[in-house]
Amino acid sequence: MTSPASAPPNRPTRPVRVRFAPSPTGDLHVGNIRTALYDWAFARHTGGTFIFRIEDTDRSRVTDEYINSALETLRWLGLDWDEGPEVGGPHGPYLQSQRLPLYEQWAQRFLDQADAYRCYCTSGELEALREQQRQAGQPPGYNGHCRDLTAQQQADYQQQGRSSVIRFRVPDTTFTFHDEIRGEVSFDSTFVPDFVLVRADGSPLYTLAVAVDDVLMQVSHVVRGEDLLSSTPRQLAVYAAMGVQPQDYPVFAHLPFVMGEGNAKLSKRNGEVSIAWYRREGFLPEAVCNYLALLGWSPGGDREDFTLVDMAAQFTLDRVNKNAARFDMKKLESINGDKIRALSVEDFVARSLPFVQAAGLLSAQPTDTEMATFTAIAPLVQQRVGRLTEVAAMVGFLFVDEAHFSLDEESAARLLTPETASTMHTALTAVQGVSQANWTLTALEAALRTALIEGLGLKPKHAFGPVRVALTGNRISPPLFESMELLGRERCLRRLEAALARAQHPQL
RNA sequence: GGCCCCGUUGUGUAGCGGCCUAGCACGCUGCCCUCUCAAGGCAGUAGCGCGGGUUCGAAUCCCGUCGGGGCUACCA
Repeated sequence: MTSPASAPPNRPTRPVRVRFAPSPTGDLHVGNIRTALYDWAFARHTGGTFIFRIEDTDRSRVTDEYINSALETLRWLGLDWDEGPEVGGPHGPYLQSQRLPLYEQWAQRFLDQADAYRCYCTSGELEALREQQRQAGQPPGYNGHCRDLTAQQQADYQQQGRSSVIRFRVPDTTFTFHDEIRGEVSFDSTFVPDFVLVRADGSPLYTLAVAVDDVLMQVSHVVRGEDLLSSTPRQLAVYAAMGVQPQDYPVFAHLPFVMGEGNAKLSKRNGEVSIAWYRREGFLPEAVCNYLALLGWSPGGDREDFTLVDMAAQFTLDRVNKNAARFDMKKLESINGDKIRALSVEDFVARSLPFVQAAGLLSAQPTDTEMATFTAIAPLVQQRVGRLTEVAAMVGFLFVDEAHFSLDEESAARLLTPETASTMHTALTAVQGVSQANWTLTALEAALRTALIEGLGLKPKHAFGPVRVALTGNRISPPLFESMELLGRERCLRRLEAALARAQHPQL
């Protein structure tokens, strides 16, 4: 591990504390997770603290179910947090909905300091204002109508029954900050209108809660999505009002977007967004992490295959890309296949078993025989799948009982025809000639080669194709002779007989 | 509209003034291997958005332009 290269220059070093602070209004999606991954990697690389905070100030949109799902998703990926829900920490609670008194307190202080004021404008009035500004080509935003109301005016508004929000009084300056990824960024206050801190119902808004919590939790680095870039000046203004010295502000780093195909936003339609979906679809967490790590960051050079530990060792913010990245399912699948192949057989069996069970091929408590069969076929399918969900289809022929064994119609129609009937007949006879005692893949291969290739003069491809369909039900399957050995003599003979009948009378 | 951000093959990236007739990976195409499918091996395909500068020299620096995106909420 190198020195904390990402510590900003001219800034006294302080403990690195990074937070991942999603607002779970749905299942965590690809963009969220990549942010979490980078936050985590940055914390681990610097030996800092990774804080997990839930931004649930908008209680109409955030549910407990989504919060739990977020925790589960991070756990699944292997991103452990040092402070946050379930593990606690010195600056808790870590759910903003449980920190309301803190926000109230600060809002009141801002009011007292005249850094904020009560605004009595109605939403209708504000909408009209925006419309007017837009038509006049003016910068949109609150015009400061209630900025300097007298006590009498306030009383009058209250008399009228108007409710009020608490609005921040943005000072007239230029907000400049150093973004670790983008460099110097600045916004003139002309374009940072007075913003709302507290709703009419007294609940805090993101603008208040995020700044208060980052200060109170002593967050040193805010690494978050680019969509929040233009809200940064508001956070800076609040820090100042809180009495924080500029050198103590968190360092910002805004991550580029993750987009779907073309320039569309990532959505259900193109590229699935919910991480829960990837889990269900048979993606390995290490593949998801590896792929997402590459989507906007690179360790430099040509290396692409790494673990979370490798990533933590090499991750620095200065190597994060500025431009938005498109999500590529094909690449993810390729990496997933690599990760699957890299698994030990035992691990592969353990991870794919649930998918085989979900397909109804094995029960919740498979017998020893079933497990032995599955374990034996496992290494053969392991190198043939890109997703764990594909395993079931490849091993199904071994676990389905004879009454339910069926052929893939397209394969049968192509390979079990009157033209191949003689091949089937010869194959059946050859297999019948292999005794139970001699039932091994080498004996089977020898018998079939002798009969079909030497005997009938067929090319291997044409010789074994029909046999494969007869036994596995499909043109695509694990290697034939290994499959036969595992299937067993009885079932092989029965399936061969059935296939022969089918070849002779396709219309049946 | 205004403000802000971004711009290397189809996609993700390497590159941080000469090592670039632009490397790697995925994808795609072909070939090899081969009992199918994968895996593996080999080869091919396609890119510095555009225009000006600066420089002996620019993918790399500057300006402009075009294009894309974000924000512009009592969402985050």
